[in-house]
Amino acid sequence: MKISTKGRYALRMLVDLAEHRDAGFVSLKEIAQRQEISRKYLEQIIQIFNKTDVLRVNRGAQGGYMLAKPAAQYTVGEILRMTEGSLSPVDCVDRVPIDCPRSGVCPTLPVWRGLSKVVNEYLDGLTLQDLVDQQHGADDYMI
Amino acid sequence: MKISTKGRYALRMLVDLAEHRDAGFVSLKEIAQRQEISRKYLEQIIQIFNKTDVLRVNRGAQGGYMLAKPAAQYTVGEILRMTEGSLSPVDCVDRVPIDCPRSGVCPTLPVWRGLSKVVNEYLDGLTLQDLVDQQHGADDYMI
DNA sequence: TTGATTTCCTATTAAATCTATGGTAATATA
DNA sequence: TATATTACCATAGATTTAATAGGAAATCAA
Repeated sequence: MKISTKGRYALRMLVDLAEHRDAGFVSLKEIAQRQEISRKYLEQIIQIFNKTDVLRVNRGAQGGYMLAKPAAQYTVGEILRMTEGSLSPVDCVDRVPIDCPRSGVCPTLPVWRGLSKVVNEYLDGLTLQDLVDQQHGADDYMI
Repeated sequence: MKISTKGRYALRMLVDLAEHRDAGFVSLKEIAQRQEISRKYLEQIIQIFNKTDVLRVNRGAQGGYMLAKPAAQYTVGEILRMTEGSLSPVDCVDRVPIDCPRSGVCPTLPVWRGLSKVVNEYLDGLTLQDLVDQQHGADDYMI
Protein backbone atom coordinates (compact mmCIF):
# COMPACT_ATOMS: atom_id res chain seq x y z
CA MET A 1 0.00 0.00 0.00
CA LYS A 2 2.87 2.32 -0.80
CA ILE A 3 3.17 5.08 -3.35
CA SER A 4 6.24 4.17 -5.43
CA THR A 5 9.26 6.38 -5.68
CA LYS A 6 8.13 7.11 -9.22
CA GLY A 7 4.99 8.78 -7.96
CA ARG A 8 6.65 10.50 -5.05
CA TYR A 9 9.49 11.90 -7.13
CA ALA A 10 7.17 12.93 -9.94
CA LEU A 11 5.06 14.90 -7.53
CA ARG A 12 8.09 16.60 -6.03
CA MET A 13 9.35 17.48 -9.50
CA LEU A 14 6.09 19.05 -10.53
CA VAL A 15 5.82 20.99 -7.28
CA ASP A 16 9.35 22.21 -7.88
CA LEU A 17 8.37 23.31 -11.36
CA ALA A 18 5.32 25.04 -9.91
CA GLU A 19 7.49 26.92 -7.42
CA HIS A 20 9.85 28.08 -10.18
CA ARG A 21 7.37 28.79 -12.91
CA ASP A 22 8.62 32.39 -13.23
CA ALA A 23 12.16 31.21 -13.99
CA GLY A 24 11.23 29.84 -17.40
CA PHE A 25 12.54 26.45 -18.37
CA VAL A 26 14.06 24.57 -15.45
CA SER A 27 16.58 21.79 -16.06
CA LEU A 28 16.49 18.42 -14.37
CA LYS A 29 19.98 19.16 -13.13
CA GLU A 30 18.63 21.96 -10.96
CA ILE A 31 15.65 19.95 -9.76
CA ALA A 32 17.83 16.97 -8.95
CA GLN A 33 20.12 19.15 -6.87
CA ARG A 34 17.34 20.89 -5.00
CA GLN A 35 15.41 17.68 -4.38
CA GLU A 36 18.46 15.51 -3.77
CA ILE A 37 17.34 12.85 -6.22
CA SER A 38 19.41 11.16 -8.93
CA ARG A 39 19.10 13.16 -12.15
CA LYS A 40 19.17 9.98 -14.20
CA TYR A 41 16.21 8.55 -12.36
CA LEU A 42 14.28 11.79 -12.73
CA GLU A 43 14.93 11.66 -16.46
CA GLN A 44 13.14 8.35 -16.68
CA ILE A 45 10.26 9.42 -14.54
CA ILE A 46 9.52 12.67 -16.30
CA GLN A 47 9.17 10.81 -19.62
CA ILE A 48 5.81 9.64 -18.30
CA PHE A 49 4.49 13.13 -19.01
CA ASN A 50 6.09 13.39 -22.44
CA LYS A 51 3.29 12.89 -24.90
CA THR A 52 0.77 14.66 -22.70
CA ASP A 53 -0.16 18.29 -22.20
CA VAL A 54 1.34 18.40 -18.74
CA LEU A 55 4.74 19.92 -19.55
CA ARG A 56 6.48 22.09 -22.07
CA VAL A 57 9.97 20.90 -22.98
CA ASN A 58 13.08 22.45 -24.51
CA ARG A 59 16.10 20.34 -25.32
CA GLY A 60 19.67 21.56 -25.49
CA ALA A 61 21.56 24.16 -23.54
CA GLN A 62 19.41 26.39 -21.33
CA GLY A 63 16.63 23.94 -21.94
CA GLY A 64 14.45 22.14 -19.47
CA TYR A 65 10.84 21.82 -18.48
CA MET A 66 8.00 24.03 -17.38
CA LEU A 67 4.38 23.42 -16.44
CA ALA A 68 2.10 23.85 -19.43
CA LYS A 69 -0.76 25.18 -17.29
CA PRO A 70 -1.18 27.10 -14.02
CA ALA A 71 -0.41 24.99 -10.97
CA ALA A 72 -3.99 25.18 -9.77
CA GLN A 73 -5.06 23.15 -12.78
CA TYR A 74 -3.18 20.00 -11.75
CA THR A 75 -4.62 17.74 -9.11
CA VAL A 76 -2.38 15.47 -7.10
CA GLY A 77 -4.71 12.64 -8.01
CA GLU A 78 -4.28 12.97 -11.74
CA ILE A 79 -0.50 13.23 -11.45
CA LEU A 80 -0.26 10.13 -9.29
CA ARG A 81 -2.64 8.19 -11.52
CA MET A 82 -0.35 8.94 -14.46
CA THR A 83 2.72 7.67 -12.65
CA GLU A 84 1.22 4.81 -10.66
CA GLY A 85 -1.08 3.60 -13.39
CA SER A 86 -4.00 3.56 -11.00
CA LEU A 87 -4.65 4.50 -7.42
CA SER A 88 -7.04 1.68 -6.65
CA PRO A 89 -5.86 -0.77 -4.00
CA VAL A 90 -6.60 -3.83 -6.16
CA ASP A 91 -6.64 -4.26 -9.92
CA CYS A 92 -10.05 -5.83 -10.17
CA VAL A 93 -11.98 -2.66 -9.29
CA ASP A 94 -10.51 -0.90 -12.33
CA ARG A 95 -12.02 -3.27 -14.83
CA VAL A 96 -15.57 -2.47 -15.79
CA PRO A 97 -17.37 -4.70 -16.06
CA ILE A 98 -15.49 -6.67 -13.44
CA ASP A 99 -14.22 -9.85 -15.05
CA CYS A 100 -13.44 -11.78 -11.89
CA PRO A 101 -15.69 -14.83 -11.63
CA ARG A 102 -15.80 -14.42 -7.86
CA SER A 103 -16.97 -10.82 -7.87
CA GLY A 104 -20.53 -11.79 -7.07
CA VAL A 105 -19.58 -13.60 -3.89
CA CYS A 106 -16.46 -11.67 -2.91
CA PRO A 107 -16.99 -10.10 0.50
CA THR A 108 -13.89 -7.95 0.17
CA LEU A 109 -14.74 -6.28 -3.12
CA PRO A 110 -16.88 -3.54 -1.49
CA VAL A 111 -13.97 -2.75 0.82
CA TRP A 112 -11.66 -2.13 -2.11
CA ARG A 113 -14.27 -0.11 -3.96
CA GLY A 114 -14.85 2.05 -0.92
CA LEU A 115 -11.16 2.49 -0.28
CA SER A 116 -10.53 3.39 -3.90
CA LYS A 117 -13.22 6.06 -3.72
CA VAL A 118 -11.86 7.56 -0.52
CA VAL A 119 -8.29 7.68 -1.85
CA ASN A 120 -9.14 9.15 -5.23
CA GLU A 121 -11.46 11.75 -3.82
CA TYR A 122 -8.93 12.91 -1.28
CA LEU A 123 -6.14 13.25 -3.83
CA ASP A 124 -8.35 14.85 -6.45
CA GLY A 125 -9.17 17.53 -3.92
CA LEU A 126 -5.60 18.79 -3.82
CA THR A 127 -3.82 20.80 -6.50
CA LEU A 128 -0.16 21.60 -7.04
CA GLN A 129 -0.98 25.17 -6.11
CA ASP A 130 -2.33 24.00 -2.76
CA LEU A 131 1.00 22.36 -2.02
CA VAL A 132 2.98 25.43 -3.00
CA ASP A 133 0.77 27.75 -0.91
CA GLN A 134 0.89 25.53 2.10
CA GLN A 135 4.67 25.44 1.91
CA HIS A 136 5.01 29.21 1.92
CA GLY A 137 2.92 30.04 4.99
CA ALA A 138 -0.60 28.91 5.93
CA ASP A 139 -0.13 26.23 8.58
CA ASP A 140 -2.41 23.27 9.17
CA TYR A 141 -4.67 24.02 6.29
CA MET A 142 -4.45 20.57 4.82
CA ILE A 143 -5.00 18.23 7.75
CA MET B 1 -0.50 1.85 -4.18
CA LYS B 2 -1.68 -1.73 -4.15
CA ILE B 3 -2.63 -3.98 -1.28
CA SER B 4 -0.37 -7.03 -1.60
CA THR B 5 -1.73 -10.50 -2.15
CA LYS B 6 -0.67 -11.21 1.41
CA GLY B 7 -3.12 -8.68 2.75
CA ARG B 8 -5.89 -9.55 0.33
CA TYR B 9 -5.65 -13.27 0.98
CA ALA B 10 -5.34 -12.77 4.73
CA LEU B 11 -8.54 -10.76 4.76
CA ARG B 12 -10.38 -13.36 2.72
CA MET B 13 -9.19 -16.10 5.06
CA LEU B 14 -10.39 -14.27 8.14
CA VAL B 15 -13.74 -13.49 6.56
CA ASP B 16 -14.03 -17.17 5.68
CA LEU B 17 -13.29 -18.07 9.29
CA ALA B 18 -15.88 -15.54 10.42
CA GLU B 19 -18.48 -17.10 8.15
CA HIS B 20 -17.76 -20.58 9.49
CA ARG B 21 -17.24 -19.78 13.14
CA ASP B 22 -19.99 -22.24 14.15
CA ALA B 23 -18.18 -25.11 12.46
CA GLY B 24 -15.37 -25.18 15.00
CA PHE B 25 -11.83 -25.44 13.74
CA VAL B 26 -11.54 -24.93 10.01
CA SER B 27 -8.54 -26.29 8.09
CA LEU B 28 -6.59 -24.37 5.50
CA LYS B 29 -7.43 -27.13 3.06
CA GLU B 30 -11.10 -26.14 3.20
CA ILE B 31 -10.38 -22.43 3.02
CA ALA B 32 -7.99 -22.91 0.12
CA GLN B 33 -10.65 -24.83 -1.79
CA ARG B 34 -13.43 -22.34 -1.11
CA GLN B 35 -11.27 -19.32 -1.85
CA GLU B 36 -9.37 -20.90 -4.73
CA ILE B 37 -5.98 -19.94 -3.33
CA SER B 38 -2.92 -22.21 -2.99
CA ARG B 39 -2.97 -23.89 0.43
CA LYS B 40 0.80 -23.62 0.68
CA TYR B 41 0.69 -19.89 0.22
CA LEU B 42 -2.08 -19.52 2.78
CA GLU B 43 0.03 -21.46 5.25
CA GLN B 44 2.73 -18.83 5.05
CA ILE B 45 0.35 -15.93 5.30
CA ILE B 46 -1.58 -17.13 8.28
CA GLN B 47 1.64 -17.44 10.27
CA ILE B 48 1.55 -13.66 10.53
CA PHE B 49 -1.19 -14.05 13.12
CA ASN B 50 0.56 -16.81 15.02
CA LYS B 51 1.92 -15.21 18.14
CA THR B 52 -1.04 -12.88 18.45
CA ASP B 53 -4.48 -13.18 19.98
CA VAL B 54 -6.18 -13.17 16.60
CA LEU B 55 -6.64 -16.91 16.08
CA ARG B 56 -6.98 -20.15 17.98
CA VAL B 57 -5.07 -23.03 16.42
CA ASN B 58 -5.22 -26.79 16.61
CA ARG B 59 -2.62 -28.91 14.88
CA GLY B 60 -3.11 -32.43 13.65
CA ALA B 61 -6.10 -34.26 12.27
CA GLN B 62 -9.41 -32.40 12.54
CA GLY B 63 -7.36 -29.38 13.43
CA GLY B 64 -7.37 -25.94 11.91
CA TYR B 65 -8.06 -22.37 12.87
CA MET B 66 -10.85 -20.32 14.36
CA LEU B 67 -11.27 -16.67 15.26
CA ALA B 68 -10.36 -16.04 18.89
CA LYS B 69 -12.95 -13.29 19.24
CA PRO B 70 -16.33 -12.37 17.71
CA ALA B 71 -16.02 -11.08 14.15
CA ALA B 72 -17.26 -7.64 15.16
CA GLN B 73 -14.11 -7.16 17.21
CA TYR B 74 -11.73 -7.24 14.23
CA THR B 75 -11.37 -4.17 12.07
CA VAL B 76 -10.21 -4.49 8.49
CA GLY B 77 -7.63 -1.83 9.28
CA GLU B 78 -5.93 -3.77 12.04
CA ILE B 79 -5.83 -6.95 9.97
CA LEU B 80 -4.28 -5.19 7.00
CA ARG B 81 -1.79 -3.34 9.16
CA MET B 82 -0.60 -6.69 10.52
CA THR B 83 -0.09 -8.12 7.05
CA GLU B 84 1.11 -5.05 5.19
CA GLY B 85 3.28 -3.74 7.98
CA SER B 86 1.69 -0.32 7.68
CA LEU B 87 -1.05 1.28 5.65
CA SER B 88 0.62 4.64 5.22
CA PRO B 89 1.46 5.57 1.62
CA VAL B 90 5.07 6.46 2.45
CA ASP B 91 7.38 5.17 5.16
CA CYS B 92 8.44 8.53 6.51
CA VAL B 93 5.06 9.36 8.07
CA ASP B 94 5.32 6.29 10.31
CA ARG B 95 8.45 7.44 12.05
CA VAL B 96 7.82 9.80 14.95
CA PRO B 97 9.63 12.01 15.20
CA ILE B 98 10.18 12.16 11.49
CA ASP B 99 13.86 11.62 10.82
CA CYS B 100 13.95 12.89 7.24
CA PRO B 101 16.12 16.00 7.04
CA ARG B 102 13.80 17.42 4.39
CA SER B 103 10.61 17.09 6.39
CA GLY B 104 10.59 20.78 7.28
CA VAL B 105 10.61 21.87 3.65
CA CYS B 106 8.82 18.90 2.05
CA PRO B 107 5.66 20.13 0.32
CA THR B 108 4.39 16.60 -0.19
CA LEU B 109 4.56 15.44 3.41
CA PRO B 110 1.14 16.88 4.33
CA VAL B 111 -0.36 15.02 1.39
CA TRP B 112 0.93 11.71 2.66
CA ARG B 113 -0.15 12.46 6.20
CA GLY B 114 -3.62 13.34 5.03
CA LEU B 115 -3.87 10.31 2.79
CA SER B 116 -2.69 8.04 5.57
CA LYS B 117 -5.37 9.42 7.86
CA VAL B 118 -8.12 8.97 5.30
CA VAL B 119 -7.08 5.39 4.51
CA ASN B 120 -6.68 4.24 8.10
CA GLU B 121 -9.90 5.82 9.25
CA TYR B 122 -11.88 4.23 6.46
CA LEU B 123 -10.49 0.76 7.07
CA ASP B 124 -10.76 1.04 10.85
CA GLY B 125 -14.44 1.75 10.39
CA LEU B 126 -15.11 -1.69 8.94
CA THR B 127 -15.20 -4.96 10.87
CA LEU B 128 -15.13 -8.55 9.70
CA GLN B 129 -18.76 -8.80 10.82
CA ASP B 130 -19.65 -5.92 8.49
CA LEU B 131 -18.25 -7.86 5.56
CA VAL B 132 -20.10 -11.04 6.50
CA ASP B 133 -23.42 -9.20 6.95
CA GLN B 134 -23.07 -7.34 3.72
CA GLN B 135 -22.41 -10.57 1.88
CA HIS B 136 -25.58 -12.24 3.17
CA GLY B 137 -28.14 -9.59 2.26
CA ALA B 138 -28.14 -5.83 2.87
CA ASP B 139 -27.17 -4.26 -0.45
CA ASP B 140 -25.23 -1.06 -0.88
CA TYR B 141 -24.68 -0.51 2.77
CA MET B 142 -20.98 0.02 2.44
CA ILE B 143 -20.61 2.42 -0.44
C1' DT C 1 0.24 -48.09 18.10
C1' DT C 2 -0.48 -47.02 13.41
C1' DG C 3 -2.01 -44.09 9.81
C1' DA C 4 -4.09 -40.07 8.16
C1' DT C 5 -4.43 -35.33 8.71
C1' DT C 6 -2.90 -30.85 9.62
C1' DT C 7 0.02 -27.09 11.16
C1' DC C 8 4.79 -25.44 11.20
C1' DC C 9 9.34 -24.33 9.23
C1' DT C 10 12.70 -23.40 5.61
C1' DA C 11 14.45 -23.12 1.01
C1' DT C 12 14.01 -22.21 -3.82
C1' DT C 13 12.28 -20.27 -8.00
C1' DA C 14 9.93 -16.87 -10.89
C1' DA C 15 8.32 -12.45 -11.77
C1' DA C 16 7.85 -7.71 -11.08
C1' DT C 17 9.59 -3.41 -9.62
C1' DC C 18 13.09 -0.07 -8.46
C1' DT C 19 17.28 2.23 -9.32
C1' DA C 20 21.51 3.30 -11.72
C1' DT C 21 24.35 3.85 -15.94
C1' DG C 22 26.15 4.68 -20.62
C1' DG C 23 25.56 6.61 -24.74
C1' DT C 24 22.89 9.53 -28.59
C1' DA C 25 20.40 13.57 -30.42
C1' DA C 26 19.09 18.35 -30.10
C1' DT C 27 19.90 23.20 -29.00
C1' DA C 28 21.81 27.72 -27.34
C1' DT C 29 25.72 30.56 -26.96
C1' DA C 30 30.25 32.26 -27.89
C1' DT D 1 31.19 26.36 -36.40
C1' DA D 2 32.70 24.49 -31.94
C1' DT D 3 31.53 23.55 -27.39
C1' DA D 4 28.84 22.90 -23.51
C1' DT D 5 24.49 21.75 -21.97
C1' DT D 6 20.42 19.23 -21.81
C1' DA D 7 16.74 16.05 -22.99
C1' DC D 8 16.11 11.36 -24.82
C1' DC D 9 16.65 6.26 -25.16
C1' DA D 10 17.89 1.53 -24.03
C1' DT D 11 19.78 -1.63 -20.92
C1' DA D 12 21.65 -3.80 -16.80
C1' DG D 13 21.86 -4.73 -11.88
C1' DA D 14 19.59 -4.91 -7.37
C1' DT D 15 15.80 -5.58 -4.54
C1' DT D 16 11.25 -7.01 -3.35
C1' DT D 17 7.20 -9.74 -3.86
C1' DA D 18 4.68 -13.86 -5.21
C1' DA D 19 4.29 -18.51 -5.40
C1' DT D 20 5.81 -23.37 -5.08
C1' DA D 21 7.78 -27.23 -2.72
C1' DG D 22 9.63 -30.65 0.66
C1' DG D 23 9.62 -32.35 4.89
C1' DA D 24 9.27 -32.23 10.33
C1' DA D 25 6.27 -32.03 14.36
C1' DA D 26 1.76 -32.47 16.43
C1' DT D 27 -2.77 -34.52 16.99
C1' DC D 28 -6.91 -37.32 16.34
C1' DA D 29 -9.22 -41.70 15.52
C1' DA D 30 -9.43 -46.48 14.73
